[in-house]
Amino acid sequence: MPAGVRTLGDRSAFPRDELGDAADLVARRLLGTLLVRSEEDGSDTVVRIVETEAYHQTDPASHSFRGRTARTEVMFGPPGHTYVYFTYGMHWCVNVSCEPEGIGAAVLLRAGIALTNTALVRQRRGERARERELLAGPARLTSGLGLDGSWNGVDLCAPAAPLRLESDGLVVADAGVAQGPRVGVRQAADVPWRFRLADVPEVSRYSRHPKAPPRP
DNA sequence: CGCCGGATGTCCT
DNA sequence: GGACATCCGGCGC
Repeated sequence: MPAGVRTLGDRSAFPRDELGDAADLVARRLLGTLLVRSEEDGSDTVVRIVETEAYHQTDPASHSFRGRTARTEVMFGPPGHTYVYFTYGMHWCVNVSCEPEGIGAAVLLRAGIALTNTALVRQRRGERARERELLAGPARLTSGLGLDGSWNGVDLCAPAAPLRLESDGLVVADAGVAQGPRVGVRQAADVPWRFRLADVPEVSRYSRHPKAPPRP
């Protein structure tokens, strides 16, 4: 198992300027960083991000592709804010806005590993959930952290935010990163904008959209 | 492990 | 009316 991935060092706020770049760069950069939720009892639920996907404004698979709407407003705002959307009638997914203000782009957080409050995460996900799948998938991640639409627009770089990005100094080398096509998208199905930690089993399994065109 | 169908709200054509 | 950045349980191998 990759050293350090399941342990936790001293935490500090994640710098906003590292989120202002192109979405694929930010998606790569967010691997190994921490998503922290302040719980009502004062504790922190800390999750190591192990899988991400980039969505650019000129990307037909992106919600921002058809322009600025009420739903996608946060994607066009300043970097480092949550874009939380509802899908398939029952699931929430959380993104981190990136690229400069005025450009609609974000990184979908697809999977993580809980480093603290694991019992609480398991309780939210259901006791039947398998260990490897606790936060392996974008809707499982929000479910385990108790996130929904009310968390849209949160500034993840504000030190006192109830949901925030942090770093504990873990450095993910390029050799430890696997890159490939995104999961379940019909448009731009072969663009390699999904990033994950290689050799970490707690990620979603790749599935191609059933109606995506055949691979070139 | 893989494939399949159902659940179920919002957005876009 | 159809698609959708999904998950789960059931069934077959």
